[in-house]
Amino acid sequence: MEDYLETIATLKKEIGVARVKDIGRLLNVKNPSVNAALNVLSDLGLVFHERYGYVDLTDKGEELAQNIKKRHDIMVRFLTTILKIDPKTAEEDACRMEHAMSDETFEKFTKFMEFVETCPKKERPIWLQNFDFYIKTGKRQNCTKREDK
Amino acid sequence: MEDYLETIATLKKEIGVARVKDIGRLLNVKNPSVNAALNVLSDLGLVFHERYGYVDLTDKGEELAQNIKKRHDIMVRFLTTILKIDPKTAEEDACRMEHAMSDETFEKFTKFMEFVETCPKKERPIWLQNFDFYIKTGKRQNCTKREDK
DNA sequence: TTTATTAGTTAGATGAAACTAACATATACT
DNA sequence: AGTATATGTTAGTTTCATCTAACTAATAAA
Repeated sequence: MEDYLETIATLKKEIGVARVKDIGRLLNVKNPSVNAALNVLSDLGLVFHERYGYVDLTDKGEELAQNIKKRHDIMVRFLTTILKIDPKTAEEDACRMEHAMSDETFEKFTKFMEFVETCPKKERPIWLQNFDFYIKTGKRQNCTKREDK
Repeated sequence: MEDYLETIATLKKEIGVARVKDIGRLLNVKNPSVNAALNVLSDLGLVFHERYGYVDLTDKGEELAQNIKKRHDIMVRFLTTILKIDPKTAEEDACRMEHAMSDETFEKFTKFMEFVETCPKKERPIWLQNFDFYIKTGKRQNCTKREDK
């Protein structure tokens, strides 16, 4: 159900409206599956859908959808920028992992990416460059003593 | 199914044998569900199970189970040591996230934790201590220039 | 304005994974 | 050995998300 909400939000943002057909296309399910899902979401007060009309999100649904999109986004960013996972795989993994995260974990992941992305030194923090090196060579650089705290 | 394999491996390790009852207890399902799962896993050549006997893993099943346990373990370690998620939540999240990770992501997570845990400087790398500080205060320490690479 | 095409809906089927209730076996106790 | 209790199994049901096929409504074209 989270996937449906997320897709509806995406479609509204991308092409202005959410149609049954497009929701199904993006989620790789057929129209009747979309319909069934919309009935459930409608009962839950998350979407507004009248017969043969476009699909819309209620305030509550919009809020939930945005939350899920944020989870998705943070996982993609983490996987691509920290772990250097290729974008396609990162996207797929994020799609699955986004549903498995507790609120607490989501918050912390967000903080973590904030911490990395606002690094004042240079674009990519030193320690991450060291990690890149470790991935590439299996060895550490900068292993001599240093006194910075 | 991955959960069943993982649980069987855990039981064998912890108490020596895997019984239907104990598998069910750990996974919060009833005996008949365990039985049905064992039939499937048996057909897939992942477990060995004869009527009224203990459950055992085939070599293939053992390998898969260990792989899943490694995913679980790496996620718990990441969540607790990097993000400082409380152990209970970390455990729950790991249980769900472990199934959502691609091989590639698993490998990189593993490298990442290796990189962090073998830090030669002190127990906890400086940058992680900086992250801890950022979490606690919302501010960065060490924001002045420094020349170490 | 009639008809063709496209999109949406409904009804009914399937498969997966769980359940309960009833039955079977094994083990441990007397 | 005989029986009670635990555990394991089978049969049959439920729920859920998907599907296909058939039908309906909206739209665009002739």
